[in-house]
Amino acid sequence: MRMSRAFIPTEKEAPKDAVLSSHIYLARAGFIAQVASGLYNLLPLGKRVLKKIERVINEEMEHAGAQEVELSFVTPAELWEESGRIHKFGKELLRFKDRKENLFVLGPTHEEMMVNLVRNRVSSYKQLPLNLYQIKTKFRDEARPRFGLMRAREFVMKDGYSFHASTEDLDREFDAMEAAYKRILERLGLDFRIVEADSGAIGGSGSKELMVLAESGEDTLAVCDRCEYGANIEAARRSARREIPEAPEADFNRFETPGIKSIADLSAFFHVDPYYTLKAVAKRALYEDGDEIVVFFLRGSDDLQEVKATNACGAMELVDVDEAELTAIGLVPGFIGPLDLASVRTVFDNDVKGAGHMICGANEPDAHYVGVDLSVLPEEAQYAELYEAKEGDGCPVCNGTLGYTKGIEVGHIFKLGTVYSEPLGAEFLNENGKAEPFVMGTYGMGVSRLIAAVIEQHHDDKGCVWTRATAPYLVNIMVSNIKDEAQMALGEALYASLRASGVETIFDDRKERFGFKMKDAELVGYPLTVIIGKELANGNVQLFDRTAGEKRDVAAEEVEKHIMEWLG
RNA sequence: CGGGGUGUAGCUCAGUAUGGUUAGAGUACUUGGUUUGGGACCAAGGGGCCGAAGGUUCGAGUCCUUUCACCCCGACCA
Repeated sequence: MRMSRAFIPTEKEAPKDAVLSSHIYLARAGFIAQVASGLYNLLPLGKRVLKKIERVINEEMEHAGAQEVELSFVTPAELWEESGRIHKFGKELLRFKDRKENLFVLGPTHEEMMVNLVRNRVSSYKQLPLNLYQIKTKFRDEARPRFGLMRAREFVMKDGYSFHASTEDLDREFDAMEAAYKRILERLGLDFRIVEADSGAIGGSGSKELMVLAESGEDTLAVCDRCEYGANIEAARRSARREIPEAPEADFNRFETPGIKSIADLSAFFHVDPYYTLKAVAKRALYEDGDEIVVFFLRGSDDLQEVKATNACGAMELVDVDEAELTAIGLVPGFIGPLDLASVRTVFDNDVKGAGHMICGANEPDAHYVGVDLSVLPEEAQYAELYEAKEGDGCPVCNGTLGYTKGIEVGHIFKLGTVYSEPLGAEFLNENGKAEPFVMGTYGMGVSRLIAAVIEQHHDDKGCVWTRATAPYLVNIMVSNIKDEAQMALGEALYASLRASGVETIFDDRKERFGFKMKDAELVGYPLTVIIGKELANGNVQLFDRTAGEKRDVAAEEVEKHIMEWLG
């Protein structure tokens, strides 16, 4: 491409609403342009990057035996009624009616559509397994789109779905997909981590997220400093405590504790490690039909992980409650304990099962019990994992230590089982001629988000630094002064030659000054820029490596050889 | 959805507390000239329904009401 003819509108100033580096540079360098909240146009450079990422995905999917399809973007609302998700998805689903008043939604993900495609077309175990995927625009009417391509309403996603006759076969495919996803991210040149994750509202198990490590990531990850273990904070586990604080010696007793409401105050009041205090966290659990207040109990040294808590009580979501609401049902805020508790649903963290020497609220104002043995709790008490793993906790798989890091979720794979095939009645006949629902897996990857993730991880104060697999053009031939005939002649010759060799090349033949073109080259982030300038008088040109940020002189007649070596 | 903020030239922003010539700057763009290795300089230009609607006033970018859009914090996010 000749830059004099290219549509690459670079800007000196960032759009005022851009906060993230990737958003700023992608906008300034002319890759994207905002249209409305969460909606972006991809300009020629952006489209090229997208296609390069898509190509890597397609190659790896082909290699893994998956087949590409393309399902319609507009999907009939009836399918969403059938699966029940039209209610669960809520306002994120953009709905509209056609001229015949039929209701449709813009696809935010395509489980229903894919199941619908396969059911009744695949009817025998002999036709399984099957792995179908697409790379397609999705639309989710996000409550708050932000960060440019990172959280847009309209975005491009690769979504794949596999169909199996058994969970064993699903497990095999899941591992194969994990390996394929790993290869894709490696090829794109990203530093990432595969972590355990919550499977979310969609249901299922064996959930893993692919996280590109970046400070600006929206997800917090707990990762081990010794082994491969990593998990989204929502699902992170820890080993048993290495050191148990010395237990306080006290017989069961009731104490007046005026105004002592927080764990910190309680711990100070009794000179006891918070480990031996019982924390009560009350939330209102919202279900599909109705809601209730639930009290979660865990050690004072732990914090409640809301996603775990939500799953533990089977709620759609948990919301905060105020003191008046608690008082109204007979709870005493600040002094809630498990003994003689008013009739309210409770869930206990596994770690307090049978715990002794505990201090907990007495369910009356200004009083606590000490020396409580929680093995007195009734048999039917509900226990679940409620704690949030903290930095410094022990790794659950080795004896390393967990630390926090931030990640950008670019992929999510999980085992669906029959959660869609069953309600949608998608069945096949097994070897015994008996009908069974398909066992399914789903594999998503945010393609447009990956564009942003690459830059979030690869940029400097001058602009984008594309990896080789993602760069819109690999080589930029920059002629410093287009009025210099020798410079221009070499530029033209080199451009023609590289193009003939199939190298993705852009030719900066604009009537601009050296500094202007260099700033542009750095902002856009071409991996290699060939500078044909004043050094040509001495028989030299320069190769500017964007990643290293260094220029080196090479003989003009050998420049192509050097470029080919650089390309590898 | 709760709280806060901003809408003036393609872009980044002054001007709005206290209403008053013809609405400004930088940048970008056009033309001419000088420059030519780190976003050049000089000169001359083009470009605005001051987000929209209504109102107050002799007079509104500025005051009042309504509304729309966009952004930030939070909630939410297969």
